[in-house]
Amino acid sequence: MSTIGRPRAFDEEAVLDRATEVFWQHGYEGASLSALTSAMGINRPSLYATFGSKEQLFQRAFARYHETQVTAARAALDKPSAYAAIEAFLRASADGLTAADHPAGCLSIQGGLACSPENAGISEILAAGRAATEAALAERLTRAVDEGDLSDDTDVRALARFVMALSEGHAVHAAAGASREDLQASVDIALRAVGALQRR
Amino acid sequence: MSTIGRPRAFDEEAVLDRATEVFWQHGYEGASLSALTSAMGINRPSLYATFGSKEQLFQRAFARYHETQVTAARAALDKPSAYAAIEAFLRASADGLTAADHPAGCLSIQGGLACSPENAGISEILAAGRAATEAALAERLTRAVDEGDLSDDTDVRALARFVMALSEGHAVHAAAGASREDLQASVDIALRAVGALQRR
DNA sequence: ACAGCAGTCTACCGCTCGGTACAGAAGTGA
DNA sequence: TCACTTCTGTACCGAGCGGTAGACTGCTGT
Repeated sequence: MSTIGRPRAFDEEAVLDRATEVFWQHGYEGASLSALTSAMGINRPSLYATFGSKEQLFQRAFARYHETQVTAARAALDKPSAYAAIEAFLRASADGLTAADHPAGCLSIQGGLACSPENAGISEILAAGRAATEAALAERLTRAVDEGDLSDDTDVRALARFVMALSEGHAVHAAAGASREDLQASVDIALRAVGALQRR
Repeated sequence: MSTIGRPRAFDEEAVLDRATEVFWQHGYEGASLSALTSAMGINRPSLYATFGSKEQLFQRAFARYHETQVTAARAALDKPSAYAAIEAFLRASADGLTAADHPAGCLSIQGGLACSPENAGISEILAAGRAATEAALAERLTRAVDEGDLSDDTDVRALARFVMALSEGHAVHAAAGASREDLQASVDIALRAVGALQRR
């Protein structure tokens, strides 16, 4: 298929990554179109022709972010035991939240926990993403119960929620400037709880 | 002192509470002046004459919120043992985050984790408030170490951060609709970690 | 009674927001 | 070469933002 007409002067995924960073730092509502286009190095009509609207751009950015995040999380969940899976999840999360190659914290949290009423959909998209991660975690823990790795009376939903909540709290801390070591020390403590469960 | 001139037609603290709820639900930037004045039952000039600006109104709202929150937290920290203090803190936090008489979640989180660059000060104010709570927690735990209630090698800063992070994660969950019972079940798990520390 | 003060109300300010019309530029196919 | 298609750039749109001017209202002190 030949491309007829004037070719694009930018790479779609590259500018999407730049947009993601702006959303990540300032949230959906805090990221103005001027800030976005400036960071992306394109102008408004190009943005609208390529992505449709600010909201659709955000959805693309979040989908991409979540996909890579879930990939990393999936790797953690493949560990052989529930304890190892949770540890890997929390350690990778703490690392990712404080990595130097992107903004601190987590787009799922920074993006728009609270929004003006007309952007309530953004909060819901983010919440759905977090819920999906939590569900994947719960599924892994259910398997651990089935395999006898966790005792039968383990409250799997609560454990998954605990791990997610801690990870989200770490995201809040990371956005406020906490270091990797700060978060990992907190993970150390959390793992005592998980260890206590496993020894049953 | 006599009040000369026309008297106010509203109670300052009452309308401040209404404003707090709007900020709590929609965040600083998501709360428009129209939404605020409508909820407060006053009009713009009255708001500006009384509170100065949107930002000052937010600061008043947050100060009031934080004061009452800290009062509740202080009560938890007065418990005789570190374990009891942490448990009371997390239980009260979970209750408060899901109480029916105000919006779900926590103003310190909902208010504006991410902001547009010109409102970066809001994020900082909120972060400072959370840091103050964490510091109070750390201070209480330091005392517990001094009293032999926690072992000497306890990482007090990490433990305080762990508790705060979990509480903040619960705030995220509460804002997304988690119930009191959901959060308390997560607290149950967290307390195993604290118990493991205390048994040393 | 009435002057003077402080609060209220309507209507507006400049500005930025997300989004777009339209002209020109950069390619393709004949 | 030139019609055709598609992207780029400027300049703009209506709407809503935070904030305010100025007329009006209700109360107090003399």
